[in-house]
Amino acid sequence: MAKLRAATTTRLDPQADRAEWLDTIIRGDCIAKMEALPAGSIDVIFADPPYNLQLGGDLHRPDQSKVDAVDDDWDRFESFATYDNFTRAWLLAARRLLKPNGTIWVIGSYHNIFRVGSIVQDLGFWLLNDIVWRKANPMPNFRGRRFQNAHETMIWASRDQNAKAYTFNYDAMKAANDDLQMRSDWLFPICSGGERLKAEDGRKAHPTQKPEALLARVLLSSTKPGDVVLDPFFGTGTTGAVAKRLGRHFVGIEREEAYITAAQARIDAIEPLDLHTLQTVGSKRAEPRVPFTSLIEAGLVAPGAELTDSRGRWTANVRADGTIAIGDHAASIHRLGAKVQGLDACNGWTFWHLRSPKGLQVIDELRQEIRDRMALVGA
Amino acid sequence: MAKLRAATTTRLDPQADRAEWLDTIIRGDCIAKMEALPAGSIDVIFADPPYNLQLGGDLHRPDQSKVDAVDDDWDRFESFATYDNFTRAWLLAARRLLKPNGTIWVIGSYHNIFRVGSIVQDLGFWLLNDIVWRKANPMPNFRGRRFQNAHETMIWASRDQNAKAYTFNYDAMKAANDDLQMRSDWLFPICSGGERLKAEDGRKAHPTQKPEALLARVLLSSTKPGDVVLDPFFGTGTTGAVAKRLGRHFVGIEREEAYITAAQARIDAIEPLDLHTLQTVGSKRAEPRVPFTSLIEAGLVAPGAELTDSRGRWTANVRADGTIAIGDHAASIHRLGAKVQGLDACNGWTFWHLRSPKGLQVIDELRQEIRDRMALVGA
DNA sequence: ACTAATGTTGAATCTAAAT
DNA sequence: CATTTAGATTCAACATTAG
Repeated sequence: MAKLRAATTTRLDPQADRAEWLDTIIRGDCIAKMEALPAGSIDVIFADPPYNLQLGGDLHRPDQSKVDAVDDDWDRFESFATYDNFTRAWLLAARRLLKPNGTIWVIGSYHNIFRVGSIVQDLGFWLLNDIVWRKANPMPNFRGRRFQNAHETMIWASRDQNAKAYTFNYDAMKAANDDLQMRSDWLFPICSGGERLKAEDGRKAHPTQKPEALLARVLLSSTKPGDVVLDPFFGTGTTGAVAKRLGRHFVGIEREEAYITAAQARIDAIEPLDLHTLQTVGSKRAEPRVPFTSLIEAGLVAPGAELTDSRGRWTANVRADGTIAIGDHAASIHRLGAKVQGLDACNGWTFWHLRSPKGLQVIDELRQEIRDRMALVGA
Repeated sequence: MAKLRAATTTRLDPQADRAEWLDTIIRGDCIAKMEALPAGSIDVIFADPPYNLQLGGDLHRPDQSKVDAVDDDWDRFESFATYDNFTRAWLLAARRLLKPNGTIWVIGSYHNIFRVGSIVQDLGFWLLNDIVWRKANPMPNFRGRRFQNAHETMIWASRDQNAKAYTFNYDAMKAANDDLQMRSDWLFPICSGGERLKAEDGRKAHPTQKPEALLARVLLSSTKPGDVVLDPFFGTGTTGAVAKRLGRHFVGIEREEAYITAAQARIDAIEPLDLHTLQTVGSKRAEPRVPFTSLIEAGLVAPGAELTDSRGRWTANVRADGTIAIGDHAASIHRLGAKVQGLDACNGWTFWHLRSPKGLQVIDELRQEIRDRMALVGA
């Protein structure tokens, strides 16, 4: 508490009370604790607030195992209005803490991000980008009633419309992206394996731990070494861990003692990188998956076109939805290839051919054509 | 106007006034014209509302009157409120038009999508997915002060939270995507080249023409052939062109005569795909139910026969009434399958097998045999 | 000590028809 | 309306166990 009392006044020299709260985790409600910190003292805020998931009953996988849902108390709100009020309050407190050229990041899903984004705009922040985190390994949709929810959204905003001198390390981002501008869609795996913190009972320490790679790109793009990064929903401290490793200062606010304990131990074990190493952080792209529909969409295969195998034993028709059919039996290129041969599996890409002026052309070549085009535009 | 007057009443037989407005472009303000169409007459709405918010000196109100440069808080708040009111009004009119199991798509960028999404939720729609359109060839960021804005966001929502029977062609999407669930991030090139409509002066006919491939996936995923698709911001008619090609009906609403002229010519030139090409892979849910007793009645399974699971761990006896039993415990194929495994649920069709000369045969194959016979006699 | 097979899990607004 | 029953539904990463 002594620490906090010192921080409640803004008249102190920022350097003088630095040691009081810098690189610490403050326990308590984030709104009250943010109000106790000096105005204009933070360079960048990263916030991962509750998503207000509004889950119904239990969900089971096809093998009947139960999905471990996020049903924690901190994610329960009575109504949209309640959630909006909460969001407005913490965003207002956060804005007060930002330096004039500070920026804020907020991550969310479709459950909450539209409300967050609207309130961010209403409070006078200025949107710079919305960033899509494409999950390399998202949870499937188990009931087949929607598209697989394979991404989350981050909002990046400056404190004011006229704040033009915010930090954006354009060249570092471009260099890290094969000398192409860093796009607004980022591909990262979810946090799992050794990176995922475990409680003593072996279960996950926090239900929604974010991957360090995501935070690393956030901080490398929008902060400079020595900057102060605040995370008002600190959880198990991914923001603090990455900030420390990258030579940035952090401040965390968290209510739950168990999360704080885990976060502190995690951060204590972090060894900061030397400045030289900080210069470069690469990103790799995997060979992109190309759905068969892309060939239709790109005009390389027309709906209604005929596909045959290499020896012309079977002929199938391409349908508008990207399936192919023999008679009334429609399936994917793989399933139908397996079906006609009486096999369990078949690589449709190498099995099916398209008649062209220069003879039969395996559709795998058309897929390569798509990949070449994608590589050209840096997708 | 005569057309519209007929459409203002909901008492008419839907078939009778179909020809009046179906597959036409209605000229006028979308809110007024939507209010003149019969309630509950639309299966799917695709909306590409104006994004032109906060674009420096080029800010326009929804009525297209120009707003002076935004340079203070009051003015900015005023413009958000204006946009919100407009958004609420057209979404309300749109919701009235939807059938109970209808769904709506709205596309936008970070300038407007958060406001749209919040209002969609506030009006009682239920979010199903947010879909990210990743642009294969987005415009670069010229000043190097932000990430390249490489995506747009679509919201997909049902009319009500409890509307569970909306159309989602899960199996077709999966088959078209290499037999993997279709994700929420879609990759398409922007509309350019030959697909991009040109005005007589050679310049683009519409500033934000969407690619047909994007609309094709939207309609193939969430509509059935013959469905009615409304686009209240029709522009140069991408929605109508794709709907016609895919055997769906369209209704377009558009204010600008120049756009309507271009759209009508474009749509007139579209040749619909034949029905065969439009058929999609069948979903299991849509197949007729077959009671287990039908297998006994058809002689495919004899009363007293033994069923086992694939690994022979459990054996049950078939009873004449269509239940199966282990000892004295008789139940349906599903209940008993769940019971022996200690689970809440089980698909008995894929769990139980019958011993046959060529080894174990899953009873789901026998069900397929019944379905094939039913199809033969047109049942 | 390897490889192969099997099991576990992740921010999830996750069914449909018959009674 | 609510309740019951049928029966449809998963991908990638990682960990663990079996061979």
